[in-house]
Amino acid sequence: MRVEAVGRKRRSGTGKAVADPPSPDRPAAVRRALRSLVAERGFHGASMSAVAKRAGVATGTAYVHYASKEELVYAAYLEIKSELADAIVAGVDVNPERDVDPADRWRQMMRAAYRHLSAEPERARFLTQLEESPYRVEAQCRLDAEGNPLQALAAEPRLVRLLVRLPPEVLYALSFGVLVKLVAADVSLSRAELDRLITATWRAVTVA
Amino acid sequence: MRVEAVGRKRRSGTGKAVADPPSPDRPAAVRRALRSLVAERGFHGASMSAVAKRAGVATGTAYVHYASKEELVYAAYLEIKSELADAIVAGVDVNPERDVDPADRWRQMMRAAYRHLSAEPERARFLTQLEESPYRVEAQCRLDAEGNPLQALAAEPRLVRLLVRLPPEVLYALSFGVLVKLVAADVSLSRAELDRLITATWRAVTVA
DNA sequence: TTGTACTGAATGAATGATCGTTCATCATCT
DNA sequence: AGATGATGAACGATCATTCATTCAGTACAA
Repeated sequence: MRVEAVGRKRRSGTGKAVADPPSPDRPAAVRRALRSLVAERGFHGASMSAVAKRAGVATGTAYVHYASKEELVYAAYLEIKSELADAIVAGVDVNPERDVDPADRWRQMMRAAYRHLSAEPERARFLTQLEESPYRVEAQCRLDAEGNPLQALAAEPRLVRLLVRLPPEVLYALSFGVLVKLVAADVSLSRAELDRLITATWRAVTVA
Repeated sequence: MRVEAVGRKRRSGTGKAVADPPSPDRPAAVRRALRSLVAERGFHGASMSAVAKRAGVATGTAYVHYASKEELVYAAYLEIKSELADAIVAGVDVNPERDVDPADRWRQMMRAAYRHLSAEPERARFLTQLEESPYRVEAQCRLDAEGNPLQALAAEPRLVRLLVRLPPEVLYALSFGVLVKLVAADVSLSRAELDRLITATWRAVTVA
């Protein structure tokens, strides 16, 4: 039986319900729990019961919102990818539009990505684990299905003209892929080292 | 009970046993089976019983040679790493010693690595899965314990002088790491694309 | 306002499958 | 005989998933 009902909804006046903690968004709690457990123990150690426990819900609750563990995994993946894309977009200044040097924009994007990832390395660890697992193919499909936001970013014509003629996934692996991997592996970079790394990726993906 | 005893040893003359297939090296068969199962199904789907079945041995046989699944995993990892290092060493010509341009040597090494990995992509897939999992830390320790063969290769003074001042693991991620990841992801590169990729990594890891 | 029926989120014990591991037993060779 | 490798059924633990049940919240009738 339930022991108590902490922070459940209260009624205020006529109509809408008002939450005590803003809202007990259980699907989000479950996704977060999966994210952190996968990051620290791998898919191996992220059982549904462990996920539920960390999310503070019952085992069955996860299945109310996700049809299976696999569906939950994909949901968490898409969420992390879109958070990353948002962070990168927010990191570049779009005001002068025409005047920004592509190399400078590249630097802004990489810096934003690094800030975002290292602020919560769980994300990088989850990404690397999933993208090197058999989930990869299906995850990539779902990402493309809802319009890969990172790919759109890289399509800017003035940038494209400078890029080495290599498939997009190779260019990704040479730049953002390296960033994600390093954060996941807990390699800490000084400001100067990060700058040298960004320069290195720029030299890698562009022609002289 | 055993149904038959295919290819068991036969006796020849006085002393040594002669195998029918040269030698039923069961530990090696078990390592190979783990390698291929992890590559195609992930650690998830590589249970010890499945590994044993694919290796053509009984479940218990794996435990005769390895104390636990974890030990088997590390053994398979070290084997793959050392095979890779051997392939790279074999790929560079060491005869003129003093006269080879570091950039050329780099190209030879990367090409050898790519040949070796894409000839049997299981290796790349196993490596990426392990190196992004919680096994990573312990695996790295054991690798260093028996003298990381790749690290020795990169220590050549004339090369070191040209490298960007970044930690070794960052330089690895920018070059060989990318190669392994791409082969694991089944990205097929034309001869020209591979050349451009190698050039890209060289530009990334060296100063102008 | 009160009573009642309905809805769907939340629960957690239970299920069958499968996991890593063990071990009594057997086979083969010295 | 003794030693070592190989066997596979069996073990307890844990896995993903299910489902009968509880509970909070809403809508409507009286």
